[in-house]
Amino acid sequence: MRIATWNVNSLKIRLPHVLDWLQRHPVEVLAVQETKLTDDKFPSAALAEGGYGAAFIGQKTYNGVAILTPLAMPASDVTIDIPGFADEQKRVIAATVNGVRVVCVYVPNGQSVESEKYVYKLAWFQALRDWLAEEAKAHPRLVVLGDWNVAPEDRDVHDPKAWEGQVLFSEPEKAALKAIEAIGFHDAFRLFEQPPKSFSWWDYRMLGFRRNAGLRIDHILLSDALKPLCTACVIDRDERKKEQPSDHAPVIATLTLD
DNA sequence: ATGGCAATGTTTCATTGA
Repeated sequence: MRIATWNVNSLKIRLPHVLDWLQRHPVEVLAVQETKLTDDKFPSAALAEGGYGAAFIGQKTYNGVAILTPLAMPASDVTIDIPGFADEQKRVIAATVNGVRVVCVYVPNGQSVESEKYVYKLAWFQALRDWLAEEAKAHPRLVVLGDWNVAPEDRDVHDPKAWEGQVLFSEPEKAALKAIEAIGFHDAFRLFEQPPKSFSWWDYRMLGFRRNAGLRIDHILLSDALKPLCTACVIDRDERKKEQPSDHAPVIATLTLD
């Protein structure tokens, strides 16, 4: 079973990329962030023509998440949002696929460490942690994946000195991600040897991709039970080379289920 | 220290992202 995450930065603009990518990477789960679409505009028919069904929740302009699965492997028990956490912003969708509980997250960006949005980000993280602690008990086979908007370690940042204390790399954000891992989750990417300077996002500006001036902020977290079943995890940086790309690249984990 | 790039919405620029 292959499980992927991709912040597409507008599913309207990126729909051709997504359809093309799914043809070349026929994963069983694609968790999508930043669809930026209200539900009435979600391209269900086009995805179905490409062989994929979707569970989704969106809003105008910002946020919006979806879980895509092959039509033959439909998502069940779909839930949205973090239970008990009042939030207008559509950032979480969960579903069961092939016996695996999948939680797709679009963690708030935070804007800057001085911002109100940073306060919201940390509160959001706390609510996510509390909820996932319960979910992990209910669903041993649990994967939480998406755009986490946090680079966990120095090696996940092209210039850790320059990014020190900045949003996406501040200590409270790293601690918030660690607190979730402490429930019993494992960064699939770091289960394997990886090329140095592996990133999943590059700024559109300043030739970010060409200079490989990026961050690794898109993560696939596997529960204790799924960790030993994971055989690979890669970032598809080729996708970022294409015409009119998302600023994020897909991340793909392979699991060997019984 | 600053700006640069992309997407969206109602535009002819403001906001947000990361």
